[in-house]
Amino acid sequence: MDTNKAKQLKVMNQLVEGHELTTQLQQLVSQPGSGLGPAEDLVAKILECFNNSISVLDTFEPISSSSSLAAVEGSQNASCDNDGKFEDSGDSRKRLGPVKGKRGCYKRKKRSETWTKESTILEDAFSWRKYGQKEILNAKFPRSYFRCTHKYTQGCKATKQVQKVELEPKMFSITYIGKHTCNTNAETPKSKTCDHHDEIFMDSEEHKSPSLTTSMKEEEENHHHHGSSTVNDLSLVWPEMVFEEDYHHQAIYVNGETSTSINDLGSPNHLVFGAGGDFGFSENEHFSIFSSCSNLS
DNA sequence: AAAATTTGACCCAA
DNA sequence: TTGGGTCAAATTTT
Repeated sequence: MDTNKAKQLKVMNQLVEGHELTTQLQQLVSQPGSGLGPAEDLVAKILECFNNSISVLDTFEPISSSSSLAAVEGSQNASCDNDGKFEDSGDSRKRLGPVKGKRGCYKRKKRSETWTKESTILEDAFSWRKYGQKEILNAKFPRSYFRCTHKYTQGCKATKQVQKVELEPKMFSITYIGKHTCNTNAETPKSKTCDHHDEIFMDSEEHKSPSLTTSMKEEEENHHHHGSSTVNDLSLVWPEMVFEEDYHHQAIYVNGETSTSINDLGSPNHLVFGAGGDFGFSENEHFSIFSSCSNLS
């Protein structure tokens, strides 16, 4: 009935979507090695346009945008004060005594930009470290939690959540929360193409049962497979995943992932999606990427 | 030995 | 109280 409102909402949604997409583009463009310096400025301007438009609309009527841009209130940065480092107070905090001191200092409220995309590709230009996995109610697949590898070295607050899409098991829903503040000048080492093959994984429709991961792990060992490190990446998100068939797609760089994406998948068992950020700091990390590559050849 | 992952406990918001 | 996000000890991998 309220056509005006409906239209307004539509416009808003479109703007928000445009904003999201632009943000994604910005991330891509800002990746080193892309040689898209001037494009960055343009993207920044486009983003500003969206921002302005949105804010104008917003002042008219605070539409409770149901969009995914809904700046998530809440957040990490909670490491309670300290730069995120755990100061071993004497002994490590055992879980036995409820050591009520440290835990729980993190607040889940703050606003940080989030956006979601679906892709068959898990890696991106950043290096992530998995810090958790959860079974989600009514979801067939668990959700994995990652934080920027440089959270502690550079205080980068970016995190992402990855979950397999039920209807499209080959697809992953990847939600990015917060922007990277770390140095991500990692020029993607294109020369180092780890030539591994396709992504292989099978959608184990396994009914989840407790202790599933463990048993699956064993099963995986039985399969006795080496070679594709991609599998390792995937199994990071879905440990129960066992690969058997070759998956032939590969070129679906959703949302224009960098052309190097697939190849970069050659990470070892680590969670180093893509060529991790700038190597200004932890060289070990990208070193491991390469070493894995050479191992393959 | 160091770094990364696994996984159940812990915490907070709804 | 419950679901989901995070922590951190134990374990695995490099």
